[in-house]
Amino acid sequence: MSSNNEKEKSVEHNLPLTTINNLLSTGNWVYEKSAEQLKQYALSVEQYNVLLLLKKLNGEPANLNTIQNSMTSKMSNTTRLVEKLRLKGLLTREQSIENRRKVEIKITDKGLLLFAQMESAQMKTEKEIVSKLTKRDLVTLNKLLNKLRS
Amino acid sequence: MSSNNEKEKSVEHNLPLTTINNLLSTGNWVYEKSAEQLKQYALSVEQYNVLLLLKKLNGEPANLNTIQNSMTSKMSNTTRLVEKLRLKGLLTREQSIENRRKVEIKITDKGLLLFAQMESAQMKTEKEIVSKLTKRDLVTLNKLLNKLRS
DNA sequence: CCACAATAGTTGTATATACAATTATTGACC
DNA sequence: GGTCAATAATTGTATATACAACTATTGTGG
Repeated sequence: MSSNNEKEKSVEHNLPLTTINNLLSTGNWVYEKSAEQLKQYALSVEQYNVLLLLKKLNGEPANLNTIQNSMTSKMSNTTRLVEKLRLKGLLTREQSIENRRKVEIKITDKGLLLFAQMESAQMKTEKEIVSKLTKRDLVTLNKLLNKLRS
Repeated sequence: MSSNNEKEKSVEHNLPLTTINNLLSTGNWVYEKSAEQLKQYALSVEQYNVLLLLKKLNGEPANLNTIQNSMTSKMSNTTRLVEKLRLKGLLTREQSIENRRKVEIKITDKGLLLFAQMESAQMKTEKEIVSKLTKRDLVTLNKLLNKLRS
């Protein structure tokens, strides 16, 4: 009949809040693990994701809008993000001929080379991050996360 | 068997990476929902969490270190976070008498009042965020998230 | 064809954050 | 007791981000 026990119990029983906090800190935890791994290549998580998208396009150019839609950050920041990658020589940015409001962004050979160098370490880190869960767990987790946001 | 392979290939089937991206975007999604709700009270998610911790302490003071440990942000930012809340009159900050390196941070009546005003809207938002999941889903989700970071 | 709305992206500004260096105080130990 | 390490918090700086205002270009209805 201790008030301490009651307090702890009532806190633990707020399932929505517990889940929200858990999602926030897990997201943060994953972000930090990823950021840590990318640090040695002087890339932020956001920069990495832009490059990954461009690489997936296989030489086809993307415009800013496409990049922005594949990310969480705002358009204004995507402009600056891309500019930073351009200064590093990892991508090119040209005004589109058909529609001069658009820009065409392509990954460079240097960008592709960087990816090739990162690949194995990157995959190792990805596996490590989820290493505590079984394949079955991962499938369940993804289902639940998708259901949450559906 | 071969058709299964084709199916797996057509969808992105890198389970670790898929899960990582899913965790990142879900964390972001939850953060934005929370931020949106708190905006009307001119509080950031981080500021809200500081106040919540202080309220839980029930008048007992916390020092910066305690607050920092309960959060993801760095010490240097916690200093400025607390200062902003102090300027709003939501908490007080005094040098500790026993150990003058420490500061004692307490929620004010104004802070408690704000919490009282926010409470029902806050709980409603929390429930809404997880509304797509059943109680059973939530329990499973929390277990998996805890296991991931264990 | 002209006015004006829509699209695509950029820039300004205030705020937020990370990281490192710094201040102030206390603890420890020879 | 004096030196030095450890603790607690703050400040400086560079970078990141959100939000709003802005430029440039293209599309469209009268």
